[in-house]
Amino acid sequence: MRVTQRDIARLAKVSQATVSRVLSGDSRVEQEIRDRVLRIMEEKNYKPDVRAQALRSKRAGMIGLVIKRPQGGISNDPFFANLISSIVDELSGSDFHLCVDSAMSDFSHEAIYDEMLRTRRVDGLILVESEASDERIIRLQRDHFPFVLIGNPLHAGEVHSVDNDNVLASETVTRHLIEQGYKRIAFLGARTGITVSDDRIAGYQRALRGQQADHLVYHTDFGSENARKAATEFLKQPDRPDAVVVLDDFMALGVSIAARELGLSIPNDLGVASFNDTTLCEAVGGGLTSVNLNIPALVKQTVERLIRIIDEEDIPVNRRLIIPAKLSIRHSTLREGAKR
Amino acid sequence: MRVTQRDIARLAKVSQATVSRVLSGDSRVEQEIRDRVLRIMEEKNYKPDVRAQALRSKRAGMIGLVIKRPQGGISNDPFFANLISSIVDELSGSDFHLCVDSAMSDFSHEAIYDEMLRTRRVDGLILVESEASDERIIRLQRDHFPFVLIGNPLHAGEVHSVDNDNVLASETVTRHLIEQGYKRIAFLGARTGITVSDDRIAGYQRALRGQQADHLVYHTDFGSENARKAATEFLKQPDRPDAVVVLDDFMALGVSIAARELGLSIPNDLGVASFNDTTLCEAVGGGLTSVNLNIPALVKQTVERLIRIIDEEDIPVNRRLIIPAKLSIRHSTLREGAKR
DNA sequence: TTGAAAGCGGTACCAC
DNA sequence: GTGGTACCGCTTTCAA
Repeated sequence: MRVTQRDIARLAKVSQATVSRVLSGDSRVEQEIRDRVLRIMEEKNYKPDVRAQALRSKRAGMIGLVIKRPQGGISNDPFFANLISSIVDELSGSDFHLCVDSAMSDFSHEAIYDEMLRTRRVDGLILVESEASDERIIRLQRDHFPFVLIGNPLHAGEVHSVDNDNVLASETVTRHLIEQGYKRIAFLGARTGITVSDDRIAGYQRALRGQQADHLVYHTDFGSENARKAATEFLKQPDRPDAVVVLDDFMALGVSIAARELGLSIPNDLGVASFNDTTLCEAVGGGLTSVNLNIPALVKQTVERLIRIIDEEDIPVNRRLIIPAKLSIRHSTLREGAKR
Repeated sequence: MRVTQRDIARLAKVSQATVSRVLSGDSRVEQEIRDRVLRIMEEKNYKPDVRAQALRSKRAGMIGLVIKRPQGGISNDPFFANLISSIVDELSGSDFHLCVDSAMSDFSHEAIYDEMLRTRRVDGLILVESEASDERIIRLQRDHFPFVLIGNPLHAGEVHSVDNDNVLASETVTRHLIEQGYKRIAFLGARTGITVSDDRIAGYQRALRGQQADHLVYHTDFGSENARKAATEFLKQPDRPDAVVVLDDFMALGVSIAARELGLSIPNDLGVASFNDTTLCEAVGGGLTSVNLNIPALVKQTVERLIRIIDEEDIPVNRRLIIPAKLSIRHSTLREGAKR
């Protein structure tokens, strides 16, 4: 059987309430008693039962993260590894732990929110919505469940969110391609409705205004393989683009494979730039130019804010936080003989 | 305030015990009453509090995973993303959730085991020990905490473990390099004591027996950057190896960067093969030959076994399970004009 | 300062 | 079949 406070109390010849006080660091406990209790706890290897603590104190000490998988497959995107380990790292200072679940469909996504929050398994949620799924967000709002969104909520203002300025970042990276002398720059994004994709397309278009007549926006699904197929299509065309901004590194990997298969060399025949700046960027070809989103900073803000909300501390008026991104320029966009 | 069983009971004009029975699907409840109770639950959006359930039923519904980070840094290794999402996927069928924590030092590692298990936050642990840390394992054993190790325990037999046959896999990949005509094959591993590294070195040596006089084993720390440095060293030597088996993909990435920096082309000047078969393998150069460990299968077995142990079902006699690995051959070892 | 006792929201046994 | 009730291990009044 487990050691409980009762056991400790009996052995220390004090009441169980006193043991509880010692545990919570109540200053009213006499030093001598405190020492004795602590010694016995140590001796008996006592640790409080978090479930009982949670039940009493209305605090699970858990934060939930639901990752959305592409249908059937497991996400190989190193971006998630980054995100998860950043969160775990950030949490390791606090007294919260991370509970990770996954969902394939939107339906199960919602079910999982329910299971996690309404059953009180977690005290709050970190949402990484690629889609503007107002449905669920509104519901979480209405029920006053603490949550912070990493990304761009359609109806900002109300929702706590931490994000990059994707429009700006995309504009910057597109400008970089223009400066490198690329003349026919395309964008490969996800389907319309995925806010992160929409935002980046907007930035791409802003950069091209007055610079390039055609706006070559292609849509496909997430994942390296989908991107490879899509890229193969548009790279086969006679008036193919000579550079492409890709929604994320994982998709850019697919684009670079397509280029290789078609005998196009990067960066001379095709410039490639993308977002996330994951480990993949060092691996692809001689290096892939990518926008570094500064995940650690992003996660830090997200976690800090979420914990404040959970603790019901007063929250900054500004519910939307923007973390600056930085362009990591590598080989894939450094065209030989480019204008300086 | 939250809706509790008491509230439901009151509204349904039954006892709280009956509500509990309905919830647990007790067949003795009259159909009419069951329907009424269920309807009111639905109406009131009732979900049982998992903390209370856990407290009573001695079951947290949580499995813990502690990932070990290299000092200071965050793991970018896509291998972990794979592992975590596989576990989450596997768990999504069961009624367990995953709690992820991280630890930097061995000390904090142990502290986290304590916090997770002794506080009853989780019902069992998945260990991914790179090191033969008998200390902690023995302790978990002694206290009868349910856990399954992914990897090779030093003192097998007692410990439940799921693993690949790393010796065999390494032998296979080394043989493949020999067949491709490489004459001076090296191994880049981690420091001695990391069982996975030791096993793979053993396999490498077994393959070379009678084939190559020198056994060129180099040791360095995990991570792409450490591997890059180490590889740069030994690739600068006059009698440098013409192929290298690397402990994992992430380190192989470092090796390939080193090769590029030194102007060595892969696979002609240098053959490179590694383990894990992560996304990186498609990205590095024209493709990186790697041993596919079949993580999903490995995780499936691990999770199934762990849950059996937690449920105290009778456990198969054989405590060590070996999942077959498969060599994914790619460009990095396909030497032009190799003997067939 | 310390102890007794009332719950937190469930489960499960026992009696009817 | 159903209700009463003890109890899981802890926190937190309320008295003493």
